[in-house]
Amino acid sequence: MFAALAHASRRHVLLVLRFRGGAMTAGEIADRFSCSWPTTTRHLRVLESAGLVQVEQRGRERVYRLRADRLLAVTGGWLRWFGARAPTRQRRARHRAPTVTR
Amino acid sequence: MFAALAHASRRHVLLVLRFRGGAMTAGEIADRFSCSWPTTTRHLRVLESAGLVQVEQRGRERVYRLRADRLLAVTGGWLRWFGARAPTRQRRARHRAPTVTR
DNA sequence: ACGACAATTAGCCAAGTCGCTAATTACGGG
DNA sequence: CCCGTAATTAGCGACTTGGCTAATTGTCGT
Repeated sequence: MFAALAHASRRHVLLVLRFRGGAMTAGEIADRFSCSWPTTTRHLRVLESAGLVQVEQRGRERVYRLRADRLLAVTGGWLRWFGARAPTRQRRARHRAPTVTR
Repeated sequence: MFAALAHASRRHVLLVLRFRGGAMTAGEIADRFSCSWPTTTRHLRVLESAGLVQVEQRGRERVYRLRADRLLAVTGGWLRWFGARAPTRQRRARHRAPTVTR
């Protein structure tokens, strides 16, 4: 999941999704990026297998939907070990072992 | 910076630093990891050039210090674009372009 | 059925990552 | 000064990543 965020293009995809209502087709996404369509497809797959986006087949298009909940839960949850005050509402239980994140 | 967080060992180093008061020598850190000392050194350098740790020469030891402020500011700042409610107290300005993070 | 469009898969290549061992630098103590 | 300890640098190999083009799959409209 952190690995999926390592590449700037993938973070950018997430931002674009975020500010376009959370759902776009692969084509709409690919149009906004300078790299080739196959390359974008691959980035989307990385995001998908990290659980950061969800895909839904819709006719001959594929709609990618942002999973902001997962993004915030996992990264925010890890970040909270470093004294962050609550990115997501929920409070952290004190002194439990940090969640291992892949 | 996100790239530096991509590797589990590096995230682990940050956690170890966090729960050991924020500062340790390279040796103390290396002892806690199964990989070889040179490998750990390299991870530390990645963390350093990402601004996540600070090094201070101290006699013949090198003390690595966690920069939790940077970690939280950058990642937390980026995360806040994804609808985190009640983030780190401060309100985000509406509709400014997201900060580009490398 | 066929052509056009949406998107992915296949396959290639350059460059980067991450692990290791061996060699090197640098400091401190006797 | 010399030895031992602390740590890094050098350099190698296996593997992954991120880009591309070409080929393929699948669906819609006519």
